Amino acid sequence: MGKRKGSGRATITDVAEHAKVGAITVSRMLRDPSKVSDKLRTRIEQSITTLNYTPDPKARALASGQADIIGVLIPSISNNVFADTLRAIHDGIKGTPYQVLIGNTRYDPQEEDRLISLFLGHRPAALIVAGIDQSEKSVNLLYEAKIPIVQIYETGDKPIDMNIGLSHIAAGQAMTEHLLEQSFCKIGYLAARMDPRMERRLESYRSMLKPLDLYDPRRVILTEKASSVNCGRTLMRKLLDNAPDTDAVICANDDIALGALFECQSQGILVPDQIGLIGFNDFEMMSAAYPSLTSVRTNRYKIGQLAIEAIFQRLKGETPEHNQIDIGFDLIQRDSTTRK
Amino acid sequence: MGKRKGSGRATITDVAEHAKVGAITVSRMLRDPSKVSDKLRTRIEQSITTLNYTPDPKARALASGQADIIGVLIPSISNNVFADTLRAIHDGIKGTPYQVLIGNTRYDPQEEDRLISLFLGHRPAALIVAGIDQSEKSVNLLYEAKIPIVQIYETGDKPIDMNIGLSHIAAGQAMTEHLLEQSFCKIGYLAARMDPRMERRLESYRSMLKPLDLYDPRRVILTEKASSVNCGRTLMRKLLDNAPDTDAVICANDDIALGALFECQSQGILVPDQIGLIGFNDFEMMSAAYPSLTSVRTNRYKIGQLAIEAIFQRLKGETPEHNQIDIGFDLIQRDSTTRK
DNA sequence: CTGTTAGCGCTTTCAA
DNA sequence: TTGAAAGCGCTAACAG
Repeated sequence: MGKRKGSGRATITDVAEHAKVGAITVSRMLRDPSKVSDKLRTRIEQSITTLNYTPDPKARALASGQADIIGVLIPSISNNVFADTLRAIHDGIKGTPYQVLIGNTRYDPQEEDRLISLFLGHRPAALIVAGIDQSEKSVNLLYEAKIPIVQIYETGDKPIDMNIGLSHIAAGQAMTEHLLEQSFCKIGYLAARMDPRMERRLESYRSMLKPLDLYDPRRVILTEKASSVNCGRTLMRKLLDNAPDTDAVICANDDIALGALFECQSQGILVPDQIGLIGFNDFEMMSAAYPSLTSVRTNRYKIGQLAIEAIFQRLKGETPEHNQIDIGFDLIQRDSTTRK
Repeated sequence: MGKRKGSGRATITDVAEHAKVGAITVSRMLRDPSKVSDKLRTRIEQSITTLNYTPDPKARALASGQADIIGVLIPSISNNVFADTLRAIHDGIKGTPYQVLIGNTRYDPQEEDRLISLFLGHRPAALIVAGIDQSEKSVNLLYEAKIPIVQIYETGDKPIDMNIGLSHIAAGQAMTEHLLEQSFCKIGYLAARMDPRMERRLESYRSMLKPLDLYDPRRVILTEKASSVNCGRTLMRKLLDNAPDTDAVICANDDIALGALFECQSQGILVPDQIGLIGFNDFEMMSAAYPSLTSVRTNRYKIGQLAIEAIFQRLKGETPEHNQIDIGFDLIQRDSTTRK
């Protein structure tokens, strides 16, 4: 017979014995104090503090079949876009028994597959995944898991379960349209390592300019490198070399836009008089820059917030009104695209 | 009698029955395939794939008493300082069975206490906490947990267990010294919501300037608001109102330094000719800015990396050579403090 | 409102 | 090398 050592810490049974009640009564009190009489409740509370008892979440999860873990799969941890959403998710679960388990797919579809099956092994209460481009294999696994799944950042045709984001195709159009409206017409595009959402914005730009005969491949500068402000400077320099007559630039994100601005400053090029600049995401710094930088505001915090809300609704057994939410975006016009 | 439904997914027993072996044999194979004969191994492997079995980590953790969770407590998720460390930690555990559980203390000592006891309830394999200012209650809990604990970002006198970081007192001195060496003498200080490390850098600045009779409280502008680039602009504006003769500014971090630069640009103040600027952390954008911004490079990724390495050593039963590592810092001089 | 019993899925111990 | 039994800490189910 297998005598085991145990963790050394107080267990629910220890508390029960100390308080001279059944273990289940302690369990009940922990989850819903109103289900236990006042007398026992105070006795149990005392035993808990004297024994310094803390419940073991994994034992609870195993017994109840309900894990208190919400998995989140994102392509990057240090990118502010995802960090803002993570913050919202953490804010949303504050005060609940849930814990967030973060997986970093590093923009790698294979790693995404691996993490999805790894995470499902934890039997999480729900899963949040970035984007809508999961592999067929993963999509099947997610279906079968029969837990709330939220795909975020981008809206798509067929959500696995729920979907909260925005149309990056529409965003790409809005950016291009804005520049055209401001009478820019030699419009370039700078982008670093692409994720599917960036690709779709770029595609929008192309398909808007081509019919107008304004598309010029010389003005599109791409790199495989990770996005950064320095990268923005380099890309801008290349663009100015390639096509010095460019009069406006769409940047795949705000870091690149900031770098582009610095490059213009260092070359004595006036923004917006000589070159208009627009970024994407509207990080806080965009409004502080001088000149202030136009960008497309994407409410990344709200995406996380709505995702958690939807999950909690489903966890409570309710069905959210919509299984897909397009939170839209706002093009915030600032000095960098406003010609006097 | 209590018939339970179960999770619906394949269990180790299902696999065992399917392969006509004992459950423990499956368990052994999963953890160390060499302990099982080739014949049974292939049979079990087949059963696993046909049943689509994935082990349940919490059942394993419960039975073995060893959790595969590493807890990380940081004050903010969206701040790049912490995000870089998180990335290192995630990189470090890649390929291991460990999972990272992140707790967001929101710069709140009470929340830190709450999360420490909550996390210890999970019986994590190890815990990483930011800073060295945990409450006495928490310090005791961490001691008693008898797991590897790493305090990061700052070096202190008495590590609870292990400690990896740098001296922010020394960093504050280095920043002040640098400006003095560059013949700045009317040196201001801008800081947003303070954490203990910022406070210590500020204290260093004060205690260096006072004996030289260069300290002027008019030049110290603080705010309770969260740090941001816009905040940097506001603080800089106030400083210029308060003490227009200021000739250099230490910024509590890089965001504020960037904001200060933009404010100078908007007021037509030349950096570094009229005002020198130095930041802290050396985010990537500092080198891209125009003029490039001097900053103190703190290797936040390395902190996370070393923390995870130390933890794995301890988990393997080894004792790391040092229980405290000062990774130091580098003051990177750039144009913003280099007078021609 | 409270307790008894069985069992969640896995691993340890002991035995073959 | 393999397996049977026991139990990790908790809770669902069924009683009282």
